[in-house]
Amino acid sequence: MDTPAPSDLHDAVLDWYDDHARVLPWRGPEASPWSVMVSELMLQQTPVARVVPVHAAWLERWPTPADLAAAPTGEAVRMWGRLGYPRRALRLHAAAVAIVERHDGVVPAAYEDLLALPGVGDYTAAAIASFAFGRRHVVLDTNVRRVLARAVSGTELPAPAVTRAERDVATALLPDDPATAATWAVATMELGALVCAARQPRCDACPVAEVCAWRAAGFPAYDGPPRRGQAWAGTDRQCRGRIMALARDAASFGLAQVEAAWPGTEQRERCLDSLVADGLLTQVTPGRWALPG
DNA sequence: CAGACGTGGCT
DNA sequence: TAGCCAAGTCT
Repeated sequence: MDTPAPSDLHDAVLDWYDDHARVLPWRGPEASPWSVMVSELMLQQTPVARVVPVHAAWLERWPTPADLAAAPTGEAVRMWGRLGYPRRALRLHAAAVAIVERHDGVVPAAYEDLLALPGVGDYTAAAIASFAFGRRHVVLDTNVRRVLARAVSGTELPAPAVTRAERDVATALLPDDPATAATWAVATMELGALVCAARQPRCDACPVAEVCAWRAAGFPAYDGPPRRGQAWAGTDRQCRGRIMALARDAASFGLAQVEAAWPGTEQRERCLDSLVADGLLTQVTPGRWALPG
């Protein structure tokens, strides 16, 4: 192993975070675990800037899991707005119901309990346990993966999927003290988001530039397996997005509107069916749909 | 494990 | 401008 001295890396990142952390609504001692949880679901594949206003409105309307659990799923989908991947709104609602049923309405602190909630995978469970409860967990998101790939492994980008070796590196670097580990987790994420960016890394402003393996190796370009982009134009996802926009913007909508929004009959019907099957829409009358009441 | 799943901003 | 990318999860 040719890893940098842990203490140097940790001190540099933690000191940098102390000075450069963004002030966000779900950070700080006043943020409730529910606020943290809501932010984490919203932040899955979605930029911070777009989450901030929706998160504020969401917490204002549903201050506790029980408040959300008591609301119709369609209202959650409408409040989700244009954050994307609206099934996350459904999952957050289902998670709120589960929290009421299984945890007396209190967001659980244990990783295993969190992982059992809808919409909460490995990353999100570790993030909530760490950020909301100060537990010690490896929080491996795309930012942390990129920071470790560069600083420790000397590669520009991590592999398409998390590898065993990658998790081992992250585990070895996790501070022993829970509170410090939790700060280390946010700090490495923040470094990846603000400095060690995917496209244009700001190495001139990086606190770990001196010990960065990627920099030491001369910034070799990514040479791993091809990272496939997601098709968009003409896909069911685009079609579903058009239909969901209709649903959000009115109490209900009819077939004529869907036809205007999407020309292809076969695909239009398939998407309508799948949205209903997903619980994102309900058919109120023949040829008329709405968000689920 | 590969593929589905929204949306919009930036280069 | 056409991609690429953003705090992933589920099947």
